[in-house]
Amino acid sequence: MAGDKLRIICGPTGAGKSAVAMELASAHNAAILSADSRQIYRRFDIGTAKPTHDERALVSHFGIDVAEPAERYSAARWAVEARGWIGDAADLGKEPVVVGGTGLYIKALAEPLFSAPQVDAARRAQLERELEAKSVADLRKWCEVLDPPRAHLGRTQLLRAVETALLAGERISDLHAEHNAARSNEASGRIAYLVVDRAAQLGGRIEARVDGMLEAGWADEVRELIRAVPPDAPAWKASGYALMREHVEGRLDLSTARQRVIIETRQYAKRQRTWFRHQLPPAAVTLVNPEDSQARAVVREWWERSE
RNA sequence: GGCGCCGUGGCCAAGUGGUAAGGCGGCAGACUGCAAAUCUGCUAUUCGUCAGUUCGAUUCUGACCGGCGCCU
Repeated sequence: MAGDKLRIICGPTGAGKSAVAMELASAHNAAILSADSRQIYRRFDIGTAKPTHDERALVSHFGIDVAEPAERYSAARWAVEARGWIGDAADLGKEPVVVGGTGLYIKALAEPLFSAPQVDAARRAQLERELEAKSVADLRKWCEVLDPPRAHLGRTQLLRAVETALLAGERISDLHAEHNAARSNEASGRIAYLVVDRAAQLGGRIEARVDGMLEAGWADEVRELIRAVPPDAPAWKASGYALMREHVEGRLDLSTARQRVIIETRQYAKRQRTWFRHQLPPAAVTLVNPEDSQARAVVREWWERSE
């Protein structure tokens, strides 16, 4: 195996990443390492578009079904485990290809996160409980004094900045700066990204994808999950599941649910495109549109270039 | 045919005689341990059409067009 470069295939949902990856993996005896924050969870199968049993029999997959639906997962944990899976793939004599749409996970693997200060778990849980009731506006005000550079971000980030400042007495923005300075002379460019996208065709593909899930028995899966998984489990955050729950529980008719799931998925895909457009090092990115007649050649060239 | 109600951006929808709330959708963006998450910005020179009253109308009057309801 090549060893030097790590290949990462990413892009918005519905672009056809896995088809590209499957073809590549079977042609080059590679293993697929899923970078997908929802396929992590067991039992949430249909709505997260996990690879089929046939696909998994054909190509080894890592990173799927590795957590219980109620577990809180994280980019940091994924990055650690992903390094393990890369080793596992090597043990099988296979090259790893990372494939997925969770930008932050990919980034955590490519550019390791700063090491977070250890804080007392009990104090943290206590603080979290207090902060939970606060509005975004309030959290923002706090953050403005505790860690100003982070104050423009969303609730999740605000919470973390405030917690770190209060519990560890450090600003995340400072920690980032130190971390970046420390690894500035590290060799970069060991990663080759293939961003799979198909612009205008994405909307139609997402619609078909949702219809496929519905036909595959998504509603039944959700009915079963409602029985077995607590309603606040993180796994429920996968797009469409909350809507499907409303439908299964009789609060939303099927056609409205379908329509809204499609919209939700489209909005997610849009956020992903923004991420991949701006958060990856441009020099390391190759863009393909599978719709394009040159697509095959581009993909092959991308693979060979990173050998 | 008569009577009544209604006609505001892609959709839903508030509103006032003084120059158009909000929501949805859409677009753009942010993003370093919950990321299929979370958050930010933008998105009607214009209120069915025409005419009238008025300093000024989307808001008042009339006609017409369109929709809905009821009656004959």
